[in-house]
Amino acid sequence: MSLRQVALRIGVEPAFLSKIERDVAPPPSEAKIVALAQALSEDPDLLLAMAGKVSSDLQAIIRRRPQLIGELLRQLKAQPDHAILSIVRQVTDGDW
Amino acid sequence: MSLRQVALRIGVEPAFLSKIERDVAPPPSEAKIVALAQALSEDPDLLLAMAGKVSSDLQAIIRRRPQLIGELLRQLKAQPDHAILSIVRQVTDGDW
DNA sequence: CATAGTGTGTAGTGGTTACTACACACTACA
DNA sequence: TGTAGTGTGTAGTAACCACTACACACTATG
Repeated sequence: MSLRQVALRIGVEPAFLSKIERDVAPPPSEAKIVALAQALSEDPDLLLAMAGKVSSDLQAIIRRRPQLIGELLRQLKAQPDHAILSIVRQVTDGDW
Repeated sequence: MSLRQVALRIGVEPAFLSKIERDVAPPPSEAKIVALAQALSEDPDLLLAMAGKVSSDLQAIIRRRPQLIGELLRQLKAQPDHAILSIVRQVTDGDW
Protein backbone atom coordinates (compact mmCIF):
# COMPACT_ATOMS: atom_id res chain seq x y z
CA MET A 1 0.00 0.00 0.00
CA SER A 2 1.36 3.38 -0.95
CA LEU A 3 1.72 6.25 1.43
CA ARG A 4 -0.98 8.10 -0.48
CA GLN A 5 -3.43 5.23 -0.16
CA VAL A 6 -2.91 4.98 3.56
CA ALA A 7 -3.16 8.75 3.91
CA LEU A 8 -6.44 8.76 2.00
CA ARG A 9 -7.76 5.93 4.11
CA ILE A 10 -7.03 7.59 7.43
CA GLY A 11 -7.98 11.03 6.20
CA VAL A 12 -4.78 13.06 6.16
CA GLU A 13 -2.61 14.73 3.57
CA PRO A 14 0.10 12.48 2.10
CA ALA A 15 2.78 15.04 2.91
CA PHE A 16 1.70 15.00 6.52
CA LEU A 17 1.92 11.23 6.77
CA SER A 18 5.30 11.29 5.06
CA LYS A 19 6.67 13.63 7.70
CA ILE A 20 5.28 11.52 10.50
CA GLU A 21 6.88 8.40 9.07
CA ARG A 22 10.25 10.09 8.98
CA ASP A 23 9.81 11.66 12.41
CA VAL A 24 10.03 15.11 10.91
CA ALA A 25 6.62 16.05 12.27
CA PRO A 26 5.28 15.14 15.70
CA PRO A 27 2.83 12.21 15.83
CA PRO A 28 -0.79 12.88 14.91
CA SER A 29 -3.85 12.86 17.12
CA GLU A 30 -5.10 9.78 18.89
CA ALA A 31 -7.95 9.44 16.39
CA LYS A 32 -5.58 9.39 13.42
CA ILE A 33 -3.27 6.92 15.13
CA VAL A 34 -6.12 4.55 15.83
CA ALA A 35 -7.27 4.83 12.22
CA LEU A 36 -3.72 4.16 11.09
CA ALA A 37 -3.49 1.10 13.31
CA GLN A 38 -6.69 -0.21 11.79
CA ALA A 39 -5.47 0.45 8.25
CA LEU A 40 -2.22 -1.38 8.96
CA SER A 41 -3.72 -4.09 11.19
CA GLU A 42 -1.49 -3.05 14.04
CA ASP A 43 -2.26 -2.79 17.74
CA PRO A 44 -3.58 0.71 18.52
CA ASP A 45 -2.13 0.67 22.03
CA LEU A 46 1.28 -0.12 20.60
CA LEU A 47 1.19 2.64 18.01
CA LEU A 48 -0.10 5.08 20.59
CA ALA A 49 2.75 4.15 22.89
CA MET A 50 5.23 4.73 20.09
CA ALA A 51 3.71 8.17 19.72
CA GLY A 52 4.21 8.79 23.43
CA LYS A 53 0.51 8.61 24.14
CA VAL A 54 -1.90 6.49 26.13
CA SER A 55 -5.33 5.53 24.86
CA SER A 56 -7.99 7.80 26.26
CA ASP A 57 -10.15 4.88 27.36
CA LEU A 58 -7.31 3.60 29.53
CA GLN A 59 -6.93 7.06 30.99
CA ALA A 60 -10.62 7.08 31.79
CA ILE A 61 -10.28 3.77 33.62
CA ILE A 62 -7.50 5.23 35.75
CA ARG A 63 -9.35 8.45 36.45
CA ARG A 64 -12.24 6.53 37.94
CA ARG A 65 -10.07 5.15 40.74
CA PRO A 66 -6.83 7.09 40.58
CA GLN A 67 -5.25 6.17 43.90
CA LEU A 68 -6.07 2.50 43.73
CA ILE A 69 -4.97 1.93 40.17
CA GLY A 70 -2.11 4.35 40.59
CA GLU A 71 -0.71 2.27 43.40
CA LEU A 72 -1.17 -0.91 41.41
CA LEU A 73 0.58 0.44 38.33
CA ARG A 74 3.52 1.79 40.32
CA GLN A 75 3.98 -1.65 41.81
CA LEU A 76 3.68 -3.39 38.48
CA LYS A 77 6.37 -1.12 37.09
CA ALA A 78 9.04 -3.27 38.66
CA GLN A 79 7.39 -6.59 37.89
CA PRO A 80 8.33 -8.78 34.94
CA ASP A 81 5.94 -9.42 32.08
CA HIS A 82 5.00 -12.91 33.19
CA ALA A 83 3.91 -11.64 36.59
CA ILE A 84 1.49 -9.24 34.98
CA LEU A 85 0.31 -11.92 32.59
CA SER A 86 -0.48 -14.22 35.48
CA ILE A 87 -2.58 -11.49 37.06
CA VAL A 88 -4.44 -11.00 33.80
CA ARG A 89 -5.16 -14.73 33.67
CA GLN A 90 -6.19 -14.79 37.28
CA VAL A 91 -8.76 -12.06 36.66
CA THR A 92 -9.93 -13.62 33.40
CA ASP A 93 -10.55 -16.93 35.13
CA GLY A 94 -12.24 -15.21 38.04
CA ASP A 95 -10.05 -16.95 40.61
CA TRP A 96 -10.95 -15.15 43.77
CA MET B 1 -5.13 29.77 53.92
CA SER B 2 -6.30 32.42 51.54
CA LEU B 3 -6.54 31.96 47.81
CA ARG B 4 -3.71 34.43 47.38
CA GLN B 5 -1.43 32.52 49.72
CA VAL B 6 -2.04 29.26 47.89
CA ALA B 7 -1.58 30.98 44.55
CA LEU B 8 1.74 32.43 45.68
CA ARG B 9 2.84 29.07 46.97
CA ILE B 10 2.14 27.19 43.78
CA GLY B 11 3.31 30.02 41.57
CA VAL B 12 0.23 31.29 39.77
CA GLU B 13 -1.78 34.48 39.66
CA PRO B 14 -4.59 34.66 42.24
CA ALA B 15 -7.13 35.47 39.54
CA PHE B 16 -6.14 32.35 37.68
CA LEU B 17 -6.58 30.14 40.73
CA SER B 18 -9.90 31.76 41.48
CA LYS B 19 -11.20 30.85 38.04
CA ILE B 20 -10.00 27.31 38.37
CA GLU B 21 -11.74 26.91 41.71
CA ARG B 22 -15.01 28.06 40.21
CA ASP B 23 -14.54 26.00 37.05
CA VAL B 24 -14.53 29.13 34.94
CA ALA B 25 -11.11 28.31 33.54
CA PRO B 26 -9.89 24.88 32.52
CA PRO B 27 -7.63 23.08 35.02
CA PRO B 28 -3.94 24.03 35.08
CA SER B 29 -0.95 22.01 34.00
CA GLU B 30 0.09 18.80 35.71
CA ALA B 31 2.96 20.59 37.43
CA LYS B 32 0.67 23.19 38.99
CA ILE B 33 -1.82 20.53 40.06
CA VAL B 34 0.88 18.53 41.79
CA ALA B 35 2.13 21.67 43.53
CA LEU B 36 -1.43 22.42 44.57
CA ALA B 37 -1.87 18.93 45.96
CA GLN B 38 1.30 19.37 48.00
CA ALA B 39 0.18 22.76 49.30
CA LEU B 40 -3.17 21.34 50.35
CA SER B 41 -1.88 17.94 51.50
CA GLU B 42 -4.11 16.20 49.01
CA ASP B 43 -3.42 13.18 46.83
CA PRO B 44 -1.91 14.33 43.50
CA ASP B 45 -3.47 11.43 41.59
CA LEU B 46 -6.87 12.39 42.92
CA LEU B 47 -6.57 16.05 42.00
CA LEU B 48 -5.22 15.13 38.58
CA ALA B 49 -8.18 12.82 38.04
CA MET B 50 -10.54 15.63 38.98
CA ALA B 51 -8.81 17.70 36.32
CA GLY B 52 -9.38 14.94 33.80
CA LYS B 53 -5.70 14.04 33.71
CA VAL B 54 -3.47 11.10 34.48
CA SER B 55 -0.07 11.47 36.08
CA SER B 56 2.68 11.38 33.48
CA ASP B 57 4.64 8.77 35.42
CA LEU B 58 1.67 6.41 35.23
CA GLN B 59 1.43 7.06 31.53
CA ALA B 60 5.09 6.19 31.17
CA ILE B 61 4.52 2.90 32.96
CA ILE B 62 1.76 2.04 30.50
CA ARG B 63 3.76 3.09 27.48
CA ARG B 64 6.49 0.67 28.38
CA ARG B 65 4.17 -2.34 27.97
CA PRO B 66 1.05 -0.99 26.34
CA GLN B 67 -0.69 -4.19 25.26
CA LEU B 68 -0.04 -6.07 28.47
CA ILE B 69 -1.06 -3.32 30.83
CA GLY B 70 -3.81 -2.21 28.50
CA GLU B 71 -5.39 -5.62 28.68
CA LEU B 72 -5.05 -5.69 32.44
CA LEU B 73 -6.63 -2.29 32.91
CA ARG B 74 -9.55 -3.08 30.63
CA GLN B 75 -10.23 -6.16 32.69
CA LEU B 76 -9.94 -4.31 35.97
CA LYS B 77 -12.45 -1.77 34.74
CA ALA B 78 -15.29 -4.09 35.63
CA GLN B 79 -13.80 -5.33 38.89
CA PRO B 80 -14.77 -3.96 42.30
CA ASP B 81 -12.32 -2.03 44.44
CA HIS B 82 -11.62 -4.89 46.80
CA ALA B 83 -10.57 -7.13 43.93
CA ILE B 84 -7.97 -4.60 42.84
CA LEU B 85 -6.87 -4.10 46.41
CA SER B 86 -6.30 -7.80 46.81
CA ILE B 87 -4.09 -7.80 43.73
CA VAL B 88 -2.10 -4.90 45.13
CA ARG B 89 -1.58 -6.83 48.36
CA GLN B 90 -0.68 -9.95 46.48
CA VAL B 91 2.05 -8.12 44.58
CA THR B 92 3.24 -6.28 47.68
CA ASP B 93 3.62 -9.53 49.55
CA GLY B 94 5.28 -11.16 46.59
CA ASP B 95 2.90 -14.13 46.62
CA TRP B 96 3.79 -15.85 43.43
C1' DC C 1 -12.32 56.35 58.01
C1' DA C 2 -8.20 54.58 56.07
C1' DT C 3 -5.94 50.71 54.58
C1' DA C 4 -4.84 45.90 54.20
C1' DG C 5 -6.50 41.89 52.42
C1' DT C 6 -10.16 39.30 50.10
C1' DG C 7 -11.96 37.22 45.71
C1' DT C 8 -13.19 38.29 40.76
C1' DG C 9 -13.88 40.30 35.74
C1' DT C 10 -11.76 41.61 31.38
C1' DA C 11 -8.15 41.52 28.21
C1' DG C 12 -4.24 39.86 26.23
C1' DT C 13 -0.26 36.67 24.94
C1' DG C 14 3.45 33.43 23.53
C1' DG C 15 3.80 28.81 22.51
C1' DT C 16 1.99 24.48 20.90
C1' DT C 17 -1.13 21.19 18.36
C1' DA C 18 -2.76 19.22 14.42
C1' DC C 19 -3.17 19.71 10.69
C1' DT C 20 -4.06 21.70 5.06
C1' DA C 21 -2.52 23.38 0.56
C1' DC C 22 0.43 23.32 -3.07
C1' DA C 23 4.38 22.84 -5.62
C1' DC C 24 8.20 19.98 -6.83
C1' DA C 25 11.43 16.23 -8.30
C1' DC C 26 11.78 11.56 -9.27
C1' DT C 27 10.54 6.88 -11.20
C1' DA C 28 8.10 3.40 -13.99
C1' DC C 29 5.52 2.14 -17.52
C1' DA C 30 2.84 2.32 -21.94
C1' DT D 1 8.15 10.57 -24.47
C1' DG D 2 4.22 11.63 -21.99
C1' DT D 3 1.68 10.81 -18.05
C1' DA D 4 0.42 8.50 -13.81
C1' DG D 5 1.93 7.71 -9.47
C1' DT D 6 5.54 8.09 -5.92
C1' DG D 7 7.45 10.53 -1.81
C1' DT D 8 8.88 15.22 -0.01
C1' DG D 9 9.85 20.47 1.03
C1' DT D 10 7.93 24.94 2.21
C1' DA D 11 4.41 27.79 3.94
C1' DG D 12 0.56 28.79 6.36
C1' DT D 13 -3.26 28.54 9.84
C1' DA D 14 -7.23 28.06 13.07
C1' DA D 15 -7.84 26.52 17.46
C1' DC D 16 -6.28 25.58 21.79
C1' DC D 17 -3.25 25.70 26.17
C1' DA D 18 -1.52 27.73 30.12
C1' DC D 19 -1.07 31.31 31.70
C1' DT D 20 -0.04 36.92 33.12
C1' DA D 21 -1.40 41.71 34.04
C1' DC D 22 -4.26 44.86 35.97
C1' DA D 23 -8.18 46.92 37.59
C1' DC D 24 -12.12 46.58 40.50
C1' DA D 25 -15.54 45.96 44.30
C1' DC D 26 -16.13 44.24 48.71
C1' DT D 27 -15.09 43.25 53.76
C1' DA D 28 -12.78 43.44 58.21
C1' DT D 29 -9.89 45.55 61.34
C1' DG D 30 -7.18 49.05 63.80
